[in-house]
Amino acid sequence: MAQRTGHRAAPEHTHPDDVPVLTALAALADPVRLVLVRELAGSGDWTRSCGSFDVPVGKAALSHHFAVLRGAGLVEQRDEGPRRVNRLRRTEFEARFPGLLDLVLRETPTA
Amino acid sequence: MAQRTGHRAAPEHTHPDDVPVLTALAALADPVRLVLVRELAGSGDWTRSCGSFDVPVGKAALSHHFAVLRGAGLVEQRDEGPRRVNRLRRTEFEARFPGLLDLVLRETPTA
DNA sequence: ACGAGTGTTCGATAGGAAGCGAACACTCGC
DNA sequence: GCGAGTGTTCGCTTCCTATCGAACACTCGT
Repeated sequence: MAQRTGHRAAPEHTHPDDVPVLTALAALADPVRLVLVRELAGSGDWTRSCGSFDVPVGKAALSHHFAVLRGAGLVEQRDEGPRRVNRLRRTEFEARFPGLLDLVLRETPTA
Repeated sequence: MAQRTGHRAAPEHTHPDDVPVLTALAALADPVRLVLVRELAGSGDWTRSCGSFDVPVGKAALSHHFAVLRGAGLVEQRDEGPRRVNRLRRTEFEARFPGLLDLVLRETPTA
């Protein structure tokens, strides 16, 4: 067989083009997910595993949040060995919702 | 006395500049409020009273939604006789959250 | 000053979303 | 093939929000 790293249940992805505005807004309207998106934006693609984020929630909740982000077309995931690495779908999301991502990233978390 | 139309409890307004992103997103992440904002955008300033919107909710809920929109700096209200008329704070909100309003208005409700 | 019209507030209910802990699934190094 | 590391799923609790009906407040015409 080919070099398939992980024949685990592939994560379901939704392309930004198929995402209603309401879904996108709802996905971003959460403090934890906001942190995820921001940290993700500050890191290179596929460099961050799900567990590597500094958020005050357990694994279960974290997993759920990533599912929401996937469903909103904000994040793409790929299995790499035992861990699941992430990528922010910057350009695709920007094409679908111009300015929205910038808006969220332009904010200081301290505010 | 001056021509004061209404000495009712003046509605509390929040300027968009004082609104956190999260609040703005949360305010827009609701189907009913989305309709309100869109209909409001399609009408002239101060031409629509609260009760004049085609949404499937009662007066109580409606009142609450407008309170949320005010709190997010999206809507300005003024008492005009017995009714409370509204205005979408287009430019102010646009200045604070560039592109966000356009994003919401550019959508077909049918989608 | 009464009554119709319009909004807000109160109290209560129902639904959804976020959170946790525990159990399970998969990958990899030893 | 065991065990540590990593994520997902499940069941349950908790909290927040949307909603309603009813009561109240204000304005205006008659």
